Amino acid sequence: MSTGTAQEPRTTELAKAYEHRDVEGRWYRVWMERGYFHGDENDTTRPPFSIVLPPPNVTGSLHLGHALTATLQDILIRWKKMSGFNTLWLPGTDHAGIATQMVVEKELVKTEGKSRHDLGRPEFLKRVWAWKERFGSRIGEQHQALGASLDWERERFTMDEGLSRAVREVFVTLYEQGLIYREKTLINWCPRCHTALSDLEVNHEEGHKGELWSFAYPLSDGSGEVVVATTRPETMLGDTAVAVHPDDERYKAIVGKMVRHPITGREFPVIADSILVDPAFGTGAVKVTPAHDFNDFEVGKRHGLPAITVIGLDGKMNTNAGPLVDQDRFEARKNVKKIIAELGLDRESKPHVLPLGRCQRCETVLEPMLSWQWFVKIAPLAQPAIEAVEQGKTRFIPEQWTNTYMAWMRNIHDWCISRQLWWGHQIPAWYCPDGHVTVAREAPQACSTCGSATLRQEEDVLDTWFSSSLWPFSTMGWPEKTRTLQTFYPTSVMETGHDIIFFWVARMMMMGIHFMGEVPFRTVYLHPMVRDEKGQKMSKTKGNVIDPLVITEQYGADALRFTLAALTAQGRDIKLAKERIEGYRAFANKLWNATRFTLMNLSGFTVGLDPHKAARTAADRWILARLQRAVNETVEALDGFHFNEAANTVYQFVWRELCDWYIELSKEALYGDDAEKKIAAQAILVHCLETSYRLLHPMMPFITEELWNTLAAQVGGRWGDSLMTAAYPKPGPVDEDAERSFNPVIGVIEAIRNIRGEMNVPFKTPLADVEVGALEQSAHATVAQEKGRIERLSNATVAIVAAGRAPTKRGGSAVAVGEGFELRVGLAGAIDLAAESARIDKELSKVEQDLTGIERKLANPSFVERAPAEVVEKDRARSEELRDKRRKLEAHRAMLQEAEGTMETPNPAAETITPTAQVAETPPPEAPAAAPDTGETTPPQGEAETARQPKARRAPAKKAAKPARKAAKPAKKAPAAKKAAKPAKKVARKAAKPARAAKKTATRGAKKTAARGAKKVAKPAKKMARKPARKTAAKRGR
RNA sequence: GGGCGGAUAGCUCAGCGGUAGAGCAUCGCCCUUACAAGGCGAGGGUCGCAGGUUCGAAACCUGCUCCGCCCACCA
Repeated sequence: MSTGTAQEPRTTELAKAYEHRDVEGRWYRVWMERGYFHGDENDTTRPPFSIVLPPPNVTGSLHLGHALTATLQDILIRWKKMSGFNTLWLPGTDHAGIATQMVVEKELVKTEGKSRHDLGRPEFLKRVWAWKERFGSRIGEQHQALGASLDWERERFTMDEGLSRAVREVFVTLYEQGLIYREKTLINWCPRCHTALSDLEVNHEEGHKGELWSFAYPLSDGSGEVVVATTRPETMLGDTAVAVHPDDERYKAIVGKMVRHPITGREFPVIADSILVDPAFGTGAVKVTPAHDFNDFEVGKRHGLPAITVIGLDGKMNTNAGPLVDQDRFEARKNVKKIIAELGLDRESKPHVLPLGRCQRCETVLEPMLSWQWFVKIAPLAQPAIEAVEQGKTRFIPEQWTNTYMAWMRNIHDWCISRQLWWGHQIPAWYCPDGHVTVAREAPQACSTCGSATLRQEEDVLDTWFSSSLWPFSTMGWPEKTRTLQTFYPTSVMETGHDIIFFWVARMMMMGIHFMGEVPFRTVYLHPMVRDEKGQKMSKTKGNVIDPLVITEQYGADALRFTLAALTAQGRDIKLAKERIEGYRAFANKLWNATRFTLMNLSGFTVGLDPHKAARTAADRWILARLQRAVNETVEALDGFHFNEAANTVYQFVWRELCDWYIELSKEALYGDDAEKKIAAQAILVHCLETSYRLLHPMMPFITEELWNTLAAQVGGRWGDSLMTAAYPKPGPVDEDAERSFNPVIGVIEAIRNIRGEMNVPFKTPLADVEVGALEQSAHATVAQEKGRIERLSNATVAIVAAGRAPTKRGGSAVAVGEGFELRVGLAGAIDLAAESARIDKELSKVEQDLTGIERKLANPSFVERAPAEVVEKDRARSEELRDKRRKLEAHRAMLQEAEGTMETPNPAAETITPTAQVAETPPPEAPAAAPDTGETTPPQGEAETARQPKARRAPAKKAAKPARKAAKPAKKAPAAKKAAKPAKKVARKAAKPARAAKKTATRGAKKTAARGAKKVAKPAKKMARKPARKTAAKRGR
């Protein structure tokens, strides 16, 4: 963290590399001091946009899942704020009942060797509060390090006074409405945590390998026995019936008879129950233990059977278990089997796979336990919550979660809300000595039934999720009718992990609708889980938790945030690898250096110049168009919660287009004498950067704020107080013509670079003889205009032939045929005919391949008939283009073959090739090596042969080896039906460089533009078709 | 037992009817005065398997195989 005091940012020259430690940390305080984080409940001019932060456990510390939550929400909040919304992002923490209590208990044992019982409830609670005070602030610090623009003035805690009041209000109201009741019934009990749990807190272990053990109950009348099976033998001590199916002929005779318990001696009946018993399973007879099995409990109710509890709350057998009293339930299991075996009543044992309920927190096998508990009657609350989603009042993103939510809501059981813990909201119910219950908002003076003044408050506390379920409105001051509620409820977005859709989201829906009469949020965006590199969920128990602060310190908060955003695609979990973060840290550095470059080239900068009006060159107009497209796509992506697309769009623009292309292109103007072009380039650079900062700010708040201010100061003016309050770039029409018309320039530069690479001519060696031709009128004009830039970026001297004319044919040249141009690079003596031959061949085979596919399609009458006209038209044009390209390439190849032929027998015709004089004049660095080559032996026949020629040419051996290696491949592929048609040789050489290069750079604009001719017509159509749909969908929800 | 995801380049993942993409890794060439946390170029894919729909399928449908997750009171 920096100690800087940056009220005013530095305006000195930027450091050579971006150091996040020097920048982050300064800005957060500035933002906070200026009150930017505050949501204004009295603002009626701007539309509200609110999010409540899912409250982390107060004693916990943030992991990467939290960092993701904070990042995505901050992106939304900052974006909306910049887009003119009155934003509120409300922070807080959760008391996390059982989790916190256990942490403190453990600590207590460790440090003082005491249990909570040793301290007593009041003292223990004091300790928990102290713990909370000590560690609670950690969460805040972590969020601040991440740059989260949370409104700290409104920070809440689920057990603070206001929220506790809300909890009591809700409890009492629901009680009064008959929606909360107390009942002695079977619940899931954790013998270790010593508390009841809700259904959701039960983890079902799948496929637990258990045992199905059967034994016989002797009939009391001595007429025989009935064999039953169980996976939990110890529960037989609490059996109060044996059930059979009423239609089961085998047992008809014994229904109504009594059996005698072989251990306790109790007698109980054989009953008939068609719901419980599946005659096909096991023996068709079932032992019934109403006090320890959910099914049996129902049977007990149906048949009026007694429920005998044999296992105590601590998991040990109680006095009802006769001889097994005080034994642990698992020990008792063994002993019951032993005793029964000794009695000769055991019958069978076989392995049995069964689901096993375990405590979510401590993994202990749960015990169904009969006890008094408080419940929320859920059906009346669930129904409206179902309807709200059906009616689209709240929608889920990704949509698939709607089903999950619905399925759960429709099968929901009553919610057990009482917990036998100390840490939490103590249930506002009081008992008088007569056992009457008084439920009240504040401690009552007397029993509401009998008036007794002797009252004892219910000791149980509420499930921690009870208070969380009120979070969207309790944090805004409910039950008071506050301005905050009025302005910011319902919240705009609930953004959280899908793991708590039931625990939290569903319950907030129910409570919000019930108490506010309105859904708590319009959109639920459920983000993926962050997993470790192995794909495992990060959890404290697994020990694979990564502290975001460690990452932040190492790579910077911006890098972490951007990485998380870039990886947040809908529908898949995030496996976070360090390399990814490193990559995006490099991106931050790139942005830094792009700014640094600009700052170094601002002399003569003209303040107030409109970049669009100033634009002088095709390159200028191109980058401005690309910028606008990036803006459009980013906004659209954010609008649809496609964080990865937003991140990637900006990344591609800044790095690939602005830095790799425009900055390089702009050097021509910046270093040149044309003042007009120079100030235009400066204005455009500044404009692109400034816009990029704004685009990027929600994702990378620190570095963008720093650079924005630095650049503003350097260009002689302030753009505003802070980037945080600047306006987000607005979508608008894209100058597609500007995008398109620049493509030949990019194509030409890439083609030259490609030839350099393939021919092994280093960049520093100038190419003196480059000709560009076959340009149509408009392309010709552009290329001519951009000649200087082309030359700079390819380090070549370029001649442009008249529009429509091909470059002159000349030997000793490499040739590239791109979309809309043809290029010849004279390599003088440096030409490696074998390499060039191979290169052309490779290209030709690619053309051939593409052509074959397209022609086959076009030859198919049903395609021509049934495919959309534009698709057919596109393919026709493409086909034409490919044929043209093939023609040109073949011509070039013929020439190469001729040249190679001449090598075999040097003849006068060789003069048409590079004159030797030229070789002498402009020898590329390695050219001399080529000279002795001439007149070698071995007459190559075709170019393939040539390629394989191992002759010791100047061309390194590997070059020759390459095609050979590739040639091996087709053998593998040949079987593939689709490709079988082509000559194997051609299949082998697939890569067509210019095509590839053009595709790559033609940059996304070109792709998306319905360009003339064969260019990307289809793709844009697809994209357009998809995106607007998404957009409207997104809008509907608001 | 129900349900939901996933399977695409060596790795991590986008794309989800119309010419297979990114980042990282790999290979080659460059310390070109913004950036070596860099630049330029290249290689690399029967888009899990089998059927089907379609003029056209990585994408849609059916089945299957493997992963992962959620829900579930069959003794």
